[in-house]
Amino acid sequence: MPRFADILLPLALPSPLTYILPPNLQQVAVGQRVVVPLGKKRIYTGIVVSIHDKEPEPGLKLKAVEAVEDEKPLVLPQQLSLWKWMADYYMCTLGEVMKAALPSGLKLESETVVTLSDDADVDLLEGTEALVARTIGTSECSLDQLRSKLPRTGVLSAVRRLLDRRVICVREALNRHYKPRTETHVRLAAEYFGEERLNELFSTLSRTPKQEQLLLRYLDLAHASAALALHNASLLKEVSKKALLRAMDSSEYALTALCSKGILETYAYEIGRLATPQAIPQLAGRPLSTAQQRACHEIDRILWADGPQHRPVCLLHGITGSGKTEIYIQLIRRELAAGRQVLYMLPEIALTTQITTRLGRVFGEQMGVYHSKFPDAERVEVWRRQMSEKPFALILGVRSSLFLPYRNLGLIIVDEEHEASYKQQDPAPRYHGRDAALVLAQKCGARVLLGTATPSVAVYRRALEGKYGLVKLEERYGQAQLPTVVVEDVKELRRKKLMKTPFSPRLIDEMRKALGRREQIILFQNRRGYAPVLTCRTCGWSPRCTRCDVALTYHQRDRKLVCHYCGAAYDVPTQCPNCGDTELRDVGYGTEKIEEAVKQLFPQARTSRMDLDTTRSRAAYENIIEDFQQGHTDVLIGTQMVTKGLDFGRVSVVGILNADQGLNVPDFRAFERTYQMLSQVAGRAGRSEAKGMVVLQTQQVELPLIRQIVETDYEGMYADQIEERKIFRYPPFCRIINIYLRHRQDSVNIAAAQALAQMLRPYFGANLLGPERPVVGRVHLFYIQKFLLKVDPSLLPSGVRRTLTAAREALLAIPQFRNVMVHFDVDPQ
DNA sequence: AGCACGCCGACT
DNA sequence: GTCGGCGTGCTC
Repeated sequence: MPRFADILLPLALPSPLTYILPPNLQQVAVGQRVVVPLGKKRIYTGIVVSIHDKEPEPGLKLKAVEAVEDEKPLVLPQQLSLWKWMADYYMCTLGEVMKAALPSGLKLESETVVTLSDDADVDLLEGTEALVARTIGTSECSLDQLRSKLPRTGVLSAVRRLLDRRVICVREALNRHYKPRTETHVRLAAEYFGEERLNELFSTLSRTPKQEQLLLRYLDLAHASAALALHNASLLKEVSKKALLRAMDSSEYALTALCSKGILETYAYEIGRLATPQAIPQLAGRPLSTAQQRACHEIDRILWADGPQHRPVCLLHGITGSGKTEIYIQLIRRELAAGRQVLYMLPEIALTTQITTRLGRVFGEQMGVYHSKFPDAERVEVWRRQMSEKPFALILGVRSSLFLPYRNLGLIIVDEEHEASYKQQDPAPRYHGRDAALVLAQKCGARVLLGTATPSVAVYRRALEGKYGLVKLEERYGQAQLPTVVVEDVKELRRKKLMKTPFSPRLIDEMRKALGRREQIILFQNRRGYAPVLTCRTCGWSPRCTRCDVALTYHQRDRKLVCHYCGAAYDVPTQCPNCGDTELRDVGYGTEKIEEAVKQLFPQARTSRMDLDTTRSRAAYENIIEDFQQGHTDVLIGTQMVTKGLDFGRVSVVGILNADQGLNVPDFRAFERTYQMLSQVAGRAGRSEAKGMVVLQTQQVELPLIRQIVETDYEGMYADQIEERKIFRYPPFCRIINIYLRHRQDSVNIAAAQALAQMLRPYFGANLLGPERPVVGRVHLFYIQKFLLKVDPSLLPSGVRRTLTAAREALLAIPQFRNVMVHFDVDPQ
């Protein structure tokens, strides 16, 4: 009876491909990795997603599975289930999810490798052919390597000619680039194992004291006496060459001599790449405050106890500096003690050495760290370790760590739940780390703790509705107090000509005092978005869309104000409708300019800048943080980056230079974002005994949001926002799906967008906004058109997705539109 | 995503 | 004449 296997490949194919399962491979299980051919010559490793007897469509020539790659499955059933949910919900292919889920070291593809024939005479060759042959040399070489080593044309044709003349051979081979890391170890040659043999040996070594000493030292390190006593060579401990030589404090010569005599031998011993932190119990944390204990207890009751309060998901709403991490540590401890695994998720930017060191001290070797910036080989090792008998009980990781295999997941902590960076932008799958974590937890029967000082409106609503448990922590830990926030009216100061720098006199004064006390300062300049936004110089008014209640973006090219949500275009007003001033201009202070201004005012201050430009590499980012923490920097100037949960003890002044800037972006979440960002940055001040000071500069003192930030009035902000979103029908009162079309020709793209609009309009009516050209209208030579779809909660999500995919298919079936690329972004951030 | 197949410019 | 450019379509 023929059996088939559906194999998932890490490609954007519409579905897994069916292969014949040859008789000798009938034992394979779902989740296992197999080697399959694809197309004319390629070879891939794919994942078995089902095994069945269904005859394929007639006329389809099936290929056979070539081999099984690992002994045991690499992927667990609940992982496949999560992948399927993700592909379905975020409207992408399963292959795209697989691509994101597996570290590349586990996704093997073939590459063409060339070798010289045995009888090849390289000396007879000339020109490029000779060059190619010499580059290949004695071992094999992949075609890609060859091309990169010889950056000149004609390499491929030379290869072809050499192949015709049988000078070289080619074959397809899987690129097993992952190599386990090894260390040179030393052991006693087998024939000398035994007390008598050793005694004989030592008698011959009496005249070479160095060698004698070295051998003694080796036997000591290997615990040889115990092994000898039991006549069991396998009891010998591993001894690394490095450790042996270090113990001897001598040169390698004696070792080389012993090895050449065949007494000792060296061999490659496989070691892991993963750093194992040492648990330091005495440094493992501060005692919990009463408030923290109470919060812990409440979370415990909500997540684990039976009863009316029980919820599988809980929101921990704790103000900045309230010590959420200590609560997490407490909960993790309990989960680990109960024998369950914990995933602690953080936004990429917040996963710093600061937090890994802190948790490493507590959990030591039970903890694994998973970061997309780590080398791929390390990620492969973490994955393998999680599938082994002794997996990490705690994973500290970024968004992608939810793809790791968990056999026994009990709790997921999503820290800084409100962070928009939890949403993957490009490429597919465009998934939200927090939302996917909620689904993963459901599949594993695990609990979820969402933690933040500034919950996202969507999550807070679910908590208020009783769908999630809600625990509050409203006081700072220890002696620390919330900082005093002083609002500076930039509008007024400008009028009085007191704003000669980007800093108000009060801020300059506070900075001077802080520098005098050798305290630190953070200056926050938010520079979101590229397109300049128009603002009235006098009153701070910005033009907004009448239908969408979002700020309009000024388009220099066509001199129009455009709403990026509905596509409406407005003429630029010649004067401010609010105060009549004729000067409308964009506000233009970047972090660099700010740093310059600081240096002019305080030439002696040591400044440092933290933004995308200065933190390209992970090391640069860590260095800036480290320098600031060590007190090598007095003033840190940065963008959003400085808001991400960093814990600096000596910061006494925080300056928010332009609180309004974030409000003028074309986004219905602008107020929510600004509240979150400013509260977080304000929270960096006064984290130890000394009370901190925040100077908040704004042009809109009268804005309720400003008062809400000053008073830490999250509820007030939430109430305002939820009211507005209800009126304008934005999430959480609907779901949003963005639709993007891309094509090389603008006219074709626009026509395709019109056609798609015609297909979808009957279903969605006015809830389909667009098409319009987005801010960045052309990327990589492709023109872009965009729709925004407001999905009414009464609609069945699966039905909506089916309608959308059907419309895409219908569009691509029209000959002139078959090359238009259409993708969906579900729940865009 | 590759990689083949297929149709047009710039070299011997 | 051919070598090679990249547009388009398929991969069980």
